[in-house]
Amino acid sequence: MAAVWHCQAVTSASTVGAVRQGSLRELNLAVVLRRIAAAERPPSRAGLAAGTGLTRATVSAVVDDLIAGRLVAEAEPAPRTGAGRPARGLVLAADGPAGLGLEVNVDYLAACVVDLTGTVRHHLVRRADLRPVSPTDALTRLAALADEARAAAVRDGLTLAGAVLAVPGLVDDDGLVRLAPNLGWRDVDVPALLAGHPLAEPVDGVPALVVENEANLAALGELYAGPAGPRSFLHVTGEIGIGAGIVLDGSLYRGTRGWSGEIGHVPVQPQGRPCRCGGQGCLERYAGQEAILAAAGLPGAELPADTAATRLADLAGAGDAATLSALADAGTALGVAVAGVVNLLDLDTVVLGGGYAPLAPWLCPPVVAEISRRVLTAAWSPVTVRPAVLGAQSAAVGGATSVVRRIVDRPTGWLARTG
Amino acid sequence: MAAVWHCQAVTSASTVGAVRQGSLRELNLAVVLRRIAAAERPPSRAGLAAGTGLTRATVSAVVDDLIAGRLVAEAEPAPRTGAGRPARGLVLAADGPAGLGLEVNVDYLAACVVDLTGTVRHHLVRRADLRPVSPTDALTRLAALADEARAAAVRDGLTLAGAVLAVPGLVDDDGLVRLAPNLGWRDVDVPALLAGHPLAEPVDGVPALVVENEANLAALGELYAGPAGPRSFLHVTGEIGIGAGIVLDGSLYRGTRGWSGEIGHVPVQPQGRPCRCGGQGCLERYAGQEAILAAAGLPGAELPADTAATRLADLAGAGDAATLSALADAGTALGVAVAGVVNLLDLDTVVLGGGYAPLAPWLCPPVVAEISRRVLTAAWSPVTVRPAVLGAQSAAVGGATSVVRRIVDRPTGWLARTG
DNA sequence: GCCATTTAATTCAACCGCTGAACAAATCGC
DNA sequence: GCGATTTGTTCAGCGGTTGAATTAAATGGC
Repeated sequence: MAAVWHCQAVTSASTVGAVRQGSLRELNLAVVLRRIAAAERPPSRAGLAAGTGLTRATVSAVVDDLIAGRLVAEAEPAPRTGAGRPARGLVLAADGPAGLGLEVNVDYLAACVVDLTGTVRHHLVRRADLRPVSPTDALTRLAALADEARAAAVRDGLTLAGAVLAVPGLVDDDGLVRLAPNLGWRDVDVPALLAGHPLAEPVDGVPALVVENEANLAALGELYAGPAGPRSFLHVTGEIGIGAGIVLDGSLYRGTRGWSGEIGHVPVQPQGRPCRCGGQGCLERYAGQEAILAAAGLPGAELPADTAATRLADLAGAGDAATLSALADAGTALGVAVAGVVNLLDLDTVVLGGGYAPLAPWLCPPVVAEISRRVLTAAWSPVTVRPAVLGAQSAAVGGATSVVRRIVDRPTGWLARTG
Repeated sequence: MAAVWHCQAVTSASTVGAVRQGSLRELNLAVVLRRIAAAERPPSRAGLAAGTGLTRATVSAVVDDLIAGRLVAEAEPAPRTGAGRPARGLVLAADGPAGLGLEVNVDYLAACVVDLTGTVRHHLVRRADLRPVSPTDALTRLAALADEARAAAVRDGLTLAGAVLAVPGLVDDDGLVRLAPNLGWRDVDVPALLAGHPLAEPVDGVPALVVENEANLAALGELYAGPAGPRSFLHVTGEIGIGAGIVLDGSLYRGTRGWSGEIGHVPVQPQGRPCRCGGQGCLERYAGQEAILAAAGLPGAELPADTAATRLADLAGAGDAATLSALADAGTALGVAVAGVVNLLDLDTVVLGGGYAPLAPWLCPPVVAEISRRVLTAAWSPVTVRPAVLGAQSAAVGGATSVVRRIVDRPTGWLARTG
């Protein structure tokens, strides 16, 4: 009764398209590149051959293609192993393609550049309250910031291979922001408003800019920052609203329309406080930033999100009773909602991100308590609740990283471009 | 800003293993076979070539292999199209491999045989209250039923390619039933108890029997019974407990340990009725069979699940006030829980299965009402709530079908066996 | 210091499976 | 019956992997 078979036995396999002659090389380029990206230390061609099951001859040929395409480079400090000819270590190229991550949020604009190795090469942030600013003006400012980031990347010899814009709201497949409540946006057509800017011009038929929900990208950032391999977790970001990014078996689950992760309106008190969504007792009314601040006796409805979180963390650290009680209540409400998700999706990890990250020392215990109480399977395998490793603006980093991860997953597009 | 890129842009690609020389043929066998399986009417070799992008020559060679392996047959009534040489239609072979689906439930044992085309060729059901029966005895009776089904399959010229056992409980990867509360099972090692029976003997290193949760298999059955192509839905089965199977992008999501779908203990009333799980106000206490029966003023705690459901449907159809009120309340509770799931996963369909299916006329309206009230995105794209198309014992059918679907998805294993 | 040993990477003929075009087969319309 | 049309097969050609032989570059024992 092998477990090996089980995990794939019952699930329907993914639909792979037709495999033509050239697909062979295409697939092996991806296999080898992914392996180089996932390796702990720079692997040798021989090691890759042993690991993938391909011949050393094939690996050599594939690696030659990758080096010619500036995706891979040979590491100088060759790893010594003992006798024999020393291996030449292979690493992802740090001077090849890079991803541009952008973010529009309530109180800041951000742009960052991430190279193929996942290193954040540049990170620009402009603080400003964008609620009173029109979408057009906000995007104009964002475009200027993007130009700055692009210039910095070019100075480093990097080539931008794509851009992703993080928005705190519901985004359509064509880049239309349906609704971003905390930003005051409704039906904002980002590509149209950016018309004329290089960001909006497709390259080789591929859109240069992808617009995506902030919580999804933050979860992706967390996925990439963690260890390689398939993992499943829920990434909860607490700002003014509460969003969740869902990673299942190592890939982001976006939902049928990309609108997954709306956890803020899970009812935690069906007969409870009315919510602006029309429902009652929604999580947001108990664990949202405003609710926590109010319960802690702080005014700060106008506080920037991260300021509010640090303020609360300071107070809690100092032992302020009202704050501690507010955080305990918020944690319990969050725990009720998260326990439902864990029961439903059988996750082994919950990550607290965004404004929750600095508050994790006080939020984790009640969340864990609710999970232990409500999750039947927690008795057999514990659920880890931990703060996010990425700090603020993790969505921009996640978006930028997704661009380069896409190249690692399907290098052919990039290789075709540079001939 | 093409939508095409978007849907895969941000998600991490699936990990494909190394692609060796022979993998090309292996992959194309799967591509062509899947295409034949998914086609509305028997496709021709030329049509397959046009659809897959492969050459007619390649398709011919691949189809020859498939016919030699008894997976595909030529359909007699050649589909006429007009001028030109008539095409020879290709269909899945009805006399090749078949899957055996088994089910142990509270009040029946079931076994069914499904051939490659998805047709249920045999379906045996033994009604009996299995709660007082020991796991050993239950599995012995099941083995006898399986032998009967196998004999019937052999008489039809079918070859059983695998078996799946559906159990209403939590199953480990190695076939250990951790907990099946309504059956009274705890830590039942199914493979060990079946030792000696052909079911427990691995063939070619692949386990002959896979044990899986009933709700997951019912959802798979619903997936296979519906139209082809990736779909995402939640399949809720209401029996004594409430389980859910989650299908995302056309494949079953099993969770990190295969324990996904525990929706029965989502809190719908946090300060509400205590539950045997230790929590409070769980869905099961409001929309479970016992709760509905009690609210309708019926005694029948000992009623078999399907009997109870039909009884309730009869009463509701006759206009019994208590029953209508009980169903409305249960529907509302179910709607609260389901709305949370739809918000979280952005699903476009919810299927009511098991005991809920006959009650759908009365349950759907309150469920839809709660979804409209609580799902923000429902304004842009409606959520369909509908009863399951498969009737009772859908888990056994789903399990049996998963065996043959696996062959369609990866035909190489089967082809290697028959030389 | 020299040489056997060991491991890494490359080269090259052989081979597998897809490609594209030419060809044979079978039916319809006139 | 004959051309038009579409299906299916055959076959030389080719891209890409395979496996063995070869070269490259280090370590370690004497």
